[in-house]
Formats: sequence, C-alpha cells, structure tokens
Amino acid sequence: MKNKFKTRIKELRARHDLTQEQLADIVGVRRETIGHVEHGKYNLSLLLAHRIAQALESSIEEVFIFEEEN
Amino acid sequence: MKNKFKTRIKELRARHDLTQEQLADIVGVRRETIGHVEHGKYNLSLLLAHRIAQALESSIEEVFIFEEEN
DNA sequence: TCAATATGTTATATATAATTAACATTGCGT
DNA sequence: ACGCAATGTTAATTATATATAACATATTGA
Repeated sequence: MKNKFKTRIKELRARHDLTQEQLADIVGVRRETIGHVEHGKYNLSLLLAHRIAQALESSIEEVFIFEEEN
Repeated sequence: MKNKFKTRIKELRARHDLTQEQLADIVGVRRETIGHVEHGKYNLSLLLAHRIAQALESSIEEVFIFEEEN
C-alpha cells in the first residue's frame, strides 16, 4: 500500500458552506476524523470516502486525488 | 457507517484473466483479502479500492456499487 | 477586546481491516 | 477418476482507522 492521495475536501466544504463538524455529522464520524482525513493522516475506508463524496455532491475520484508512483 | 456495497471484482477479474492471487499480488495484499472483499466482508481502505480499480482498468465507481439507503 | 466558533493537534482506547496459517471445497484438464 | 489450481472459509493475531477527550490556536463578529 505505497501510494498516497490528496483531497479537495476543504475546498469543496467551503463551496458547500460546511464546517468540518457539519460534514462530520452528515457522514457520521467525528470532526477530528474529517480533519485528519483532510490532512492525509488516514487512509480512510471506502464507505467513508463514498459518503464524503456524496455529501459534497462529487465522485470519489473528484474528491480524492491519487498520486501515482510507477 | 450504515450503507454497504457490492463489487464487480469477480466479473472484471474474469475479463482480465486474473486469479484472486494474481490480483492480490498486483495490488499488494493477500489472496484471502481479495476474497473477503469480493464477498463484502471488509469495508476496505480507499487506497486498496483505488489500486484494485486501477488493476482492473476501471474507476472506483465502476468496481464498487454502493447501495443507497436514504 | 472579548466571546464564541472553527480548526489544529496529540494521546489513549476501541473497532475493524488485513495478515497469517490451515484446511475444505469446487472446477478443470488430461 | 485423478491431480492440481482456484476459491471458500474460519480462527487467531497484528496493524491501523476511527472514537474519545482534552487543550491549543486561529478567526470572526459584536
């Protein structure tokens, strides 16, 4: 599991006028979890990624930018 | 984290002529892990989902079918 | 400036993904 | 029918995502 990713959560949150806490409530996790995900500290689960993308009206690929190694 | 998902891994594996073990090798996990994911036993990580999708030349959304609850 | 709200951050605890190993079953080729 | 490769499955262990709590640092508005 070498590669990493960046996220556009912060940007999309702003566009939707959502605080970390509001987004956390919507997707059913804690505020800190959203913060950690935004800062790339967690390799979050697929379901959480999906629910975040959903809440931000985007696809997973739009929210999470994967850095290819090759 | 209520919702679940189905996967098209088995079908896509067949199309790409890959055994569970070959796919596991490519994405860097164990054969059993692929099996468990195929059968929906794990809520796998986003990175693993991405690597599986990549190996199957598909997007995450094509490989993993999310069941909405509402 | 003060208070309130949002975010950063860290330590510890808990839930669960993923590993490992072992054995069972299924299917396919010869 | 036999043997082998692929897959199913389960139990125990390890690694790590997420929860929880606590406090610190912005930032914004009255």
